[in-house]
Amino acid sequence: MRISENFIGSYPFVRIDGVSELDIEKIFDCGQCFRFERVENSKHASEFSGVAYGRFVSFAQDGDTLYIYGSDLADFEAVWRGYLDLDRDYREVERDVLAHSQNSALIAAIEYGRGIRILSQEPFECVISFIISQNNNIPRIKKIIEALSERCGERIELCDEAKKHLSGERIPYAFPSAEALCALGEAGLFEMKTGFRAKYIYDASSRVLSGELMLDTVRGEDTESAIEKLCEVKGIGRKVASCALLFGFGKYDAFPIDVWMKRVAEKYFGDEADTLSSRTFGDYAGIAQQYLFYYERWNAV
DNA sequence: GGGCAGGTCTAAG
DNA sequence: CTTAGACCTGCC
Repeated sequence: MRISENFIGSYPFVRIDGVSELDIEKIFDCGQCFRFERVENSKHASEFSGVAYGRFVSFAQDGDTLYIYGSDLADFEAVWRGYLDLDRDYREVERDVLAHSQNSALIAAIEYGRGIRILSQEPFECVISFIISQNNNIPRIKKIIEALSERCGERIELCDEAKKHLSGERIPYAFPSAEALCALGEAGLFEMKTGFRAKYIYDASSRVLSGELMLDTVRGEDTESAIEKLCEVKGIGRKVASCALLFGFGKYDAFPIDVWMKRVAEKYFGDEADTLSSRTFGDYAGIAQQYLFYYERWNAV
């Protein structure tokens, strides 16, 4: 990777040449993250912009060159390098997973999904987002998260150059803090069309706010006890906990089992989904899950 | 219009 | 301990 910092006027962007196993279409299309949208009229082959870590950012890609608009070098090192998991060798991840299972569907899924990376998202946002995801579809999940952010997240000011990378006209807002979501109250959250999840979001937010649930402590625990800790929250079960841990806490062995994974288990492994896990796929079981999910969801009939 | 969407809770057996 | 139903809402 060759990294350089550039400016359009005072608007910064970072250019990275020689990225491998990185495809932003797959990364933002595989259902791990809900706050990025394709930028139409981009001058690049593909471009996605959105909000993470309180910043508005746009990722664009032409072949093995990646552009990060709205980021200077310091921001890249502090946030985006980790966010995109750039220091992990995904060829090595593939080898590790395949060392545990040579299942033919897994091999096909890895081939099909190559370029997917697990984004390192903000823990609290992840917890709330995947609570919202339950018994729900992606367009509405996105809509609810956007509405919550607009309602009580911090507004992000954009210069004219940054506005060129917006996907719509909407002004971006940071994801709300636990305090802000709590302040809405259960009734306020319900008004935001969260439905029966309102009480779950409220419970999670108030536990975080009160310190009863300390997310940075959860990060330090092993995956199984972290799952148990998160499951104390009303409305968080193993699936939501595993997603949050995989996408927000760097727990790559967390293996979310959803309806798709149940189908995968039956179709290709002739097995029950809950026997598929880190024992089957190793320390990167969660990434294997993501390949399989993406494969089944978008490719398989 | 009922069914469905990357689940979880609750109440019954 | 296991398992149906119910659950908000929006889009087909």
